[in-house]
Amino acid sequence: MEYIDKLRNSGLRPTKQRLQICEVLFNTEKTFHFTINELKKRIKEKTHNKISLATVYNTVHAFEKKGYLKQIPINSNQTYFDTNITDHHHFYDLNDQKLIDLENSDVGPINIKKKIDGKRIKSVEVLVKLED
Amino acid sequence: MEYIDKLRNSGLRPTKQRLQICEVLFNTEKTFHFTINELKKRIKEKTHNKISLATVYNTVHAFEKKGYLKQIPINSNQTYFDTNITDHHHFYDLNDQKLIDLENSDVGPINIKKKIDGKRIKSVEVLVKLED
DNA sequence: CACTTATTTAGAACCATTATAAACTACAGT
DNA sequence: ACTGTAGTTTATAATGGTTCTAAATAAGTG
Ligand SMILES: [Mn+2]
Ligand SMILES: [Mn+2]
Ligand SMILES: [Zn+2]
Ligand SMILES: [Zn+2]
Repeated sequence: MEYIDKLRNSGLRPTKQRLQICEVLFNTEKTFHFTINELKKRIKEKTHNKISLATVYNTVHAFEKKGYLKQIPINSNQTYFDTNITDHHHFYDLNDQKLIDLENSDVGPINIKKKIDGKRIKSVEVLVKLED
Repeated sequence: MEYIDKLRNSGLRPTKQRLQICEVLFNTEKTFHFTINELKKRIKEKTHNKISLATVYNTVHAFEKKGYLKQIPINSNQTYFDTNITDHHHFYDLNDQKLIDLENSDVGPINIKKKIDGKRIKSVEVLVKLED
């Protein structure tokens, strides 16, 4: 019910597939980071239901456009998404290839002194690479 | 001569191809950001000599491993490299898809308060996204 | 129910990157 | 200078994540 409204209010039809993806993405205690393939696996595990790869891509991109998901800038052959859409930062563990959230309070204020004419700042993201 | 020593000291044989790539990458006033395909184009323009795509990839990865190039973490279908290997940060212009350097002094000190057991910080990189 | 439009889907296409393996080259040892 | 070996280059194929296509299905509207 909750997700039906969320989708309707976003101009997205509340299909069976989208509702199942909402359950996996948003019906959790903690936020998390994922790739498309990891999400596809989670969907199958949690819902015992196969959603086509194209639909997973379509839905994730639709949710990203609506602001329900964020992409994480990182060097990887796969795109990483985040269900934590608050302003925050990341550790990236180079050995385990795992992302860990860094709250704004863990980083302190960042004051960008340089200005570019005619452009405004949309986001400021910090990536802290870790190794053993 | 300069580059021959640089390569020899790194355990890389100073081949014709590697020396030409060194000229394009390092014999410039300013540092710059590039993708593999942009670099391949620059090589052909500057040296009037075709180097195979595989060699461009091989060489860029060899130079990255030796610390002569850095990869820039960014969400793009292509990998971006940087000839500026100092610690620094980036603006990313979402409209023009262009990278602009942000010196450390433009950002101020970043104090990461959170610690992860058994891991140490290898790098701290800030990405500031810009829009019109 | 009838109709329109959105969505899902399997599969193909795309394209950056990596792997392969044969030809070539640098270079150390003789 | 010749030889042998390991390193390098190269064209080309393979890989794999992502996007595209177009036909089938489902949702919303009256
Ligand atoms: Mn996207
Ligand atoms: Mn690399
Ligand atoms: Zn996060
Ligand atoms: Zn830079």
